[in-house]
Amino acid sequence: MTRIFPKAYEPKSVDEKWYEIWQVNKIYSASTDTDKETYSILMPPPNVTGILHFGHVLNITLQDLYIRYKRMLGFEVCWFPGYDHAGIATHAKVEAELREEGLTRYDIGREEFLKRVWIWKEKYGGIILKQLRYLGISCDWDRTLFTMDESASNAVQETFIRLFDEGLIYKGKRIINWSPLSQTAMSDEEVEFKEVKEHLFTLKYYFPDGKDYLKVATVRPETIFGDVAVAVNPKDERYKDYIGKTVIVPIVGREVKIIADDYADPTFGTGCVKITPAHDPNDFEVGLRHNLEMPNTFNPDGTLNELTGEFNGIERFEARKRILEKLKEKDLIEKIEDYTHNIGFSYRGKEAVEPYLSDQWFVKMKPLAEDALKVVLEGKIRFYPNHWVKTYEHWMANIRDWCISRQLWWGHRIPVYYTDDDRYTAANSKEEARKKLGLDSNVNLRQDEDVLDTWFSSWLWPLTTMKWLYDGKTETTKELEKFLPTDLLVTAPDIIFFWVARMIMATMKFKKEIPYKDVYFTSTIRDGLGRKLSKSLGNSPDPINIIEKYGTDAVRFTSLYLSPLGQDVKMDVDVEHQDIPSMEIGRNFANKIWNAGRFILMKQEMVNSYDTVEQEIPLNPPLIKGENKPLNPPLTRVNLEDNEFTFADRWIISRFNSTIKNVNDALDNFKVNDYTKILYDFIWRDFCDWYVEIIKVQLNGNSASSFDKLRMTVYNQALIKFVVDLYEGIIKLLHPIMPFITEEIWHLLYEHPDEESISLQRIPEMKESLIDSILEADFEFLQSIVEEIRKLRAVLNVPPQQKVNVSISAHNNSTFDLLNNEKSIIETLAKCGELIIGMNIAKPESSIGSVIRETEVFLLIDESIDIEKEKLRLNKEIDRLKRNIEGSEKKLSNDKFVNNAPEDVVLYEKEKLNSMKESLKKVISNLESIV
RNA sequence: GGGCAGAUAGUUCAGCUGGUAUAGAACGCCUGCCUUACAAGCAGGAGGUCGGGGGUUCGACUCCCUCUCUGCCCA
Repeated sequence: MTRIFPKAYEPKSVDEKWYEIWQVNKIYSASTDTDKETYSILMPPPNVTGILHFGHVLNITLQDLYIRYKRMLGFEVCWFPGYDHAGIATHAKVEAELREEGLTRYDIGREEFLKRVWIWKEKYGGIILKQLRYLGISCDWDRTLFTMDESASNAVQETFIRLFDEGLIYKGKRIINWSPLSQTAMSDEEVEFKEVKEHLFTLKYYFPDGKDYLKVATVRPETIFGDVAVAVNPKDERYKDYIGKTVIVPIVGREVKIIADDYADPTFGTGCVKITPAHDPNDFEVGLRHNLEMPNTFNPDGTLNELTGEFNGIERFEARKRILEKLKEKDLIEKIEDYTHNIGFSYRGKEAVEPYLSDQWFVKMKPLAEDALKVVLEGKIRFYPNHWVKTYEHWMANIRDWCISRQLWWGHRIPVYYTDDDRYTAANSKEEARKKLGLDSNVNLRQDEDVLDTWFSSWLWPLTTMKWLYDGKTETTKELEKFLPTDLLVTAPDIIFFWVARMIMATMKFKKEIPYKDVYFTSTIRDGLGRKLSKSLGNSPDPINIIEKYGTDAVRFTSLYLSPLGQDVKMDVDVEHQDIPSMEIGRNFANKIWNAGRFILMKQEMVNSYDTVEQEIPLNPPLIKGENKPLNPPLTRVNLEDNEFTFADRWIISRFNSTIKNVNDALDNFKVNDYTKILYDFIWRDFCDWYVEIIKVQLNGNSASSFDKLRMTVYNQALIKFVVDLYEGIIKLLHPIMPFITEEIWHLLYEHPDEESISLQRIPEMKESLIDSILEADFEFLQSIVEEIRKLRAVLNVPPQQKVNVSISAHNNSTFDLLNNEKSIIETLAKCGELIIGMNIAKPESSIGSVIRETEVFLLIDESIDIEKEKLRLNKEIDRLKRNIEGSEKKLSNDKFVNNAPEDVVLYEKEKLNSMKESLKKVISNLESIV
């Protein structure tokens, strides 16, 4: 063979070769100067510290699938890549580096620290963007955006100022989620609740007279220094008389009031709850209602502060232990119970979050949420699966303000400037701030120390990727005109609030436009035990290793093949060997496709190397136009004539068009997993198992007697051309999900130059007129005849190679014609010796038979039949038919059925009954003949 | 506590605007084959009272109610 076509598909070199070529030729660059209809996707920006995991594989593959599919449909396609600066995570990385040198960020100062972050970013950041290339993705890399890029930063700053001026951003004292480890605030969405086993302590709060005490239950005795009241429910009869009196906080010795508030739950604990406004969000609300003091008794690092006396400087959990000891010592504990409840942990998966009272910046969300909710409820933005709409609605309807300040250095610094007496405004510069505040140019201002939440830059992603406000001013760009709204967002459901909802708000607010039309929420990938794949669990192999092992296409294909819409994906993982065995599905499939191509090309070369031109052109000139050159290789000159298409050819054409139709439907409805299954089944079962096998018959010219050699050759060449073209159509359909193998094969088929790509070709168009369901049903009947013969062979233990004589008795003319015309197919695929097809053939001596919808198949055998076994087989079939006949008769004798059911259902039932009765007669007579 | 999703073969899932001779597939399992595209393959086979109960209907895996269990989200 002139072309390299190893027996087994070897993905590695193919993957590397083509990604390089695609990149060099920049074939995936999008143009804004185009008249074509556009299609665009925003890549959810991975975190700059991130590395590739299986969530990305699924997510990115999905996006690439749609991008490639739409590109092949003729759209001008743009896929915007990028990554975000991940405030807390990056901070943690650089601070860890500093710690190794024995330094903290405060030792080196803000400026120096930021330099270190950028150095770190250049060195290690964005590894994931390189890893994504392994997946073969066709985004426009030239448009990669980093959230800390100047253009994005300008937009972030301007956005803040606009919202501030509008009064939508404000500063306030609130209980926020505080991360003692990174010493910064976190938004509500960054907190994950987990169930924790702790204890519920009932403490004794003595009345001032020292005689009796109130029993107050708490999980957090370390916060008693912040106690400013004890609350009881106003309806709680037990405590009615105590309201307004005072008790002494244990150890602390402070006298606090007993107040009445609905927050106190009479059924929980003793019904008395201590109120610590600075350390609990609910208590904070109570404090506001009752105008209580709010002493903060913690330091930002999670240790207790000077208000706690001897516990000053002790870490919160250690302090709890010591305080309990002291309480025990003084006999101030009534009882200790086991208690399981949910407490918040930092999203980044580490420490328990501390509710903490502090000054933070907030965005008022209610005004933004209205429009954002409306566009989803009205279906302008559609969610897949749809049930996420409810979750979204619930969140939007109960939305709370967004805490956007972070006590970090890495990020977009809050553009707010303060005077010495704490007047402030948001501005692009000190001068602008002075102007806004009406100050002289010599007045000293200082900028807010804090930075913005990373999501405050990602919520602008639909705009900043398209260069909105890149200079702080420009409202409209070509990108925005062409590509906003984008068409699809593919993301994980766990960031529906963090990101999806906020992007909708921002885009509606600033552009009066939706950011995207469809949102696809991906499945969560879990291991065989149903656990999420995660680094901390150690149950997640590195996708790169899996790709190296099985090939990119196999990993892409399998990931989607196993991912039903809206459900989690379970995969057995073997971390030790860095393996996911189910990837074999994709690898084997790739190999199957490869070998089908290998076979077709082998046949093509064989057929085209026949010497046809030396011969005289016969009288009835065949289908060659008078070229005088050998046909070797690659293409034949001739197409099949209309009358040369066989039954099988027309069947595969019909199946092919049905497949295109199904593929389009599946993708239009985001049933991605159907898309992979449709192609898998069509290629493996219809194309390889049946059609390619039949091709062998057709090329072989079993019926060659009617052709002379030349005509046969010409026919073969035309047929193989038809098959090659069909196969090309198939790999085009497959290209969006398996880009590499299809590119490789496409070049092998037609020897296109490297810079041409299958990904820039048109995907085959469906022709409804070529779909013939009657023909498909007839073909299925033919298949069932072949399968029946194979079954009978198996019953008789006939060795696979051995040919067997077969008689088929068709039950009517059309069936006879069908089977008789396709005799050679039956002969070959069922390995028949002599095959007789007739009507009303009596069961031959020494044969066994089966009835398929009234048509009888007999296998002729030399040896004697195992009578008992055969009786068993036939009786089983008789039972089955009788059972069905009985059911059918019962149905038809029911007047209600006959009167109520649709006519065609009744008619079908009647025909079925008759046919089953005929079949039964035949099987019974077969049985009688052997008894 | 509230909401959402789900329960179909050993496993993972299709099928569910109610009707089509035996509820499909893949993987796994069993049997036989290295049949020159493919053993990463081919042919054949076993395996399911569709979570329990009730209801609607001529007819329910499919619709309704209820219970049990599982997962996720929110408080």
